[in-house]
Amino acid sequence: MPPLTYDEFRECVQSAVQRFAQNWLNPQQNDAISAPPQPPVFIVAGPGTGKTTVLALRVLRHIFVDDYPPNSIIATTFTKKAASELRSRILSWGVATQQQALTQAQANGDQQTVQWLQNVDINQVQTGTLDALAEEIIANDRQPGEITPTVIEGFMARGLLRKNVMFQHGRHNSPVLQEHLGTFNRQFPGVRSFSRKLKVCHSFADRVLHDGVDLNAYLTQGQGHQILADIINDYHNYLITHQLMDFALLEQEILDRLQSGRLQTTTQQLQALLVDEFQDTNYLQEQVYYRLCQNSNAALTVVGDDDQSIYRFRGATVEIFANFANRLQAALGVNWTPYAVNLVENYRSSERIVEFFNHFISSESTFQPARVPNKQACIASANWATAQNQNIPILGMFRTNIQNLADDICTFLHDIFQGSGRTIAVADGTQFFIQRNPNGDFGDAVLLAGKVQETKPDGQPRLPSLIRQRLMDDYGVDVFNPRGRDLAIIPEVMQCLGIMLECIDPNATIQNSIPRIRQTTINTLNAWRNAGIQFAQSNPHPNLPNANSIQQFINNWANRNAPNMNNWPSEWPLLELLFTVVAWFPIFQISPEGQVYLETLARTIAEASQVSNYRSAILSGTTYDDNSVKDAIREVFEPIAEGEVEVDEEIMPYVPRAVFPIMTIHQAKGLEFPLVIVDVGSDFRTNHHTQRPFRYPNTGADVHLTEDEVANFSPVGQARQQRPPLDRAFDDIRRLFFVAKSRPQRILFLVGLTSQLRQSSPVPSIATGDLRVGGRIYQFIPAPNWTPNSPANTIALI
DNA sequence: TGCTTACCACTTTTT
DNA sequence: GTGGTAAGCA
Repeated sequence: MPPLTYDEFRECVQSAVQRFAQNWLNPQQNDAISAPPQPPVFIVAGPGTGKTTVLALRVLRHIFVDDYPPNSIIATTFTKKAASELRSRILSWGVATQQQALTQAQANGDQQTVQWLQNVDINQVQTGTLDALAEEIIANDRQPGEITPTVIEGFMARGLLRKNVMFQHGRHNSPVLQEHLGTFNRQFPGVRSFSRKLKVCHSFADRVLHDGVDLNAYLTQGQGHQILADIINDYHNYLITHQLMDFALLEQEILDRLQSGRLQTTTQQLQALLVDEFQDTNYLQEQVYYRLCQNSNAALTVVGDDDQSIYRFRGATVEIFANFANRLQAALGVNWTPYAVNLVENYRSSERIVEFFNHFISSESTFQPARVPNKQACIASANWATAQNQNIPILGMFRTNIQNLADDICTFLHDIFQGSGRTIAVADGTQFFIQRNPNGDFGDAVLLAGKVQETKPDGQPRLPSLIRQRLMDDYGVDVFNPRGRDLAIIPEVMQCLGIMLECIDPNATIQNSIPRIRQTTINTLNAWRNAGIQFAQSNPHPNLPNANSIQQFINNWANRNAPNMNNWPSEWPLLELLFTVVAWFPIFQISPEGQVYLETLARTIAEASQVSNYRSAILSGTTYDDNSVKDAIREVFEPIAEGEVEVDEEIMPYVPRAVFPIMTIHQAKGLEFPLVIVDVGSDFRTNHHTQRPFRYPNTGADVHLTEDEVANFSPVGQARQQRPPLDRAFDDIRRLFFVAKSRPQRILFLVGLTSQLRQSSPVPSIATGDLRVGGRIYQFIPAPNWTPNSPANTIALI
């Protein structure tokens, strides 16, 4: 006897959760949740169709209707952000539902159900990215005497590959290897430089595991193949023998253990597995999921949207999603037909926006074979239409140069969020008035772009940089774009690191004794030192309660002299030094970007301490003093100086509403904003061939060539090769901008340069609406008073 | 319109 | 380092 019937469960949720009180789910959503645990449920969910809602409720259904203990349920998502979103919904709705059910059972005097409900701990549902869960599962699976490997991230992994693998047997300058890598890495700068070669080899190592490549077969193909395979094998062996794993190895380890019948603590209790963003699953992950089910008989639910598959570079294989039914049967050897559900009702966007992104994804005829068969278009929710929202047209702003574009975007934002609103006149005479929500602020808007770097390689500013300047200078508004600038050139970061360097190694004595450190790195370190010294000379106000001046602080460090202590400590953690120095920089506490930078510095030190001989501490009074400083410079300062450390803004639980966010389309996946500005080509001044890969390719990119390189040795190779590399290159751009264009709730605003709109030979660009054959799918209709450089807007209508 | 030549602008995206 | 675009000229 189940604790609740499905109908009772549904009534409880409706009574407990305000948003479901009046509107229960639409029939398709309801189907997806009411479907019994078997057969597996396959949910194809377009943008804004409530897939997180469905996933969260299906988890709760498993608990309350199927009587699965919460800790027997695993729900994985693709990003940490999505994981925390899913978790918070499961918890808040779950606890409320539990309370409601409890109240009812008590009123009915149903003691058995009361007791059952009291024992349910929703908090034990396991949610997270597959990698995060994998780490936990492995840690829990530890056998006596076994060491749990440490998971390392990008720059650390590349460092090990460089030091311990690439320099062996002259691989770093092997012409054979170079030539071989060049066959599938054609794009500039190819594989000429060593750092580039290193990146290519590292991503190939991931590729090998993600695609399940048979290296032994691959290496027989030629001399270059052999060297590359040796590198990959050596790299993986190095990690394994040193109890280290990168993400790919971690997933491989999970699969290996599942295949050998281990991980029984997990598989014995597992009853339900729910996978979000299944379209971005790679082959290795797919095998992990199927194995988990096979070893546990768990109920499987997968959710995704092939049109939003944008992680090919991570091995994502959309065919895994599209062919779910067949692949599942083949893998599990059962004759299941999954229960398929299509979610098409879009609750996010205005009718016009839904129409627009539907058109964008469905009007390219050569793209249709890449989609799930009979893919259904989204339909704007009827709720939206009755809510008296303005159906604002898609807006476009195109200018002859990026400075004007940035200026006019900022004026537009200012009018809406700081002024009294903005009237948009459309060619047919109608007018629309745009103003902020009653409590609206810049955080209601976002700029989405393929990349958010603020400067080009030659130092010229890109759109985000000009917007940052203009918003700050004219309107006093901060931008949140922590990934836009290299950590090594943020003034406060430079000053802070410079002071730290002067503390641990005054006058760069030790730094200069480090062998084989690159001259550019030394220059950067010295630039930091100068910045730090200058900052100290400006005699900034000390924020420390009992602090001396910063100058004195540096001097004390330089002499290893502690006025308030008897002795200078024999071991001073670098992390502690960082947090002391930071007190002179309010930006690291006040500004959201500053907080991210600080967190990134701290993380770099913490990670380095895992591999450093001195655990990122500065020793004093030992024969290893200098070595500990050397180690710190090599493991912490050098990677930052070389731009290898990437900021991770995940640590920001929320971005303050008064700042204007700029983010990559990848980061925006799963998010929604009232106003979304999409950069469809602020870089595309001319029809330059080197920009084609980002707007209108004429050949497959490196990632597509790499897929083909291993296709014959990978179980997913054939499936991908259904479409040639060029088709896949086009598909990727279309999907990326489909994601971007489906983010807004009310206003979609495309921005770019007039070169894309001009009469004669406009710069071709998928994002701007070009088709592979037959011109452009949108008409850009100028507003009545539009001139290329006027602050008025062109209006893009379908 | 056709030819020549100078000058670009590229090395994303993330667990 | 490349190789195509766009401008300039006839």
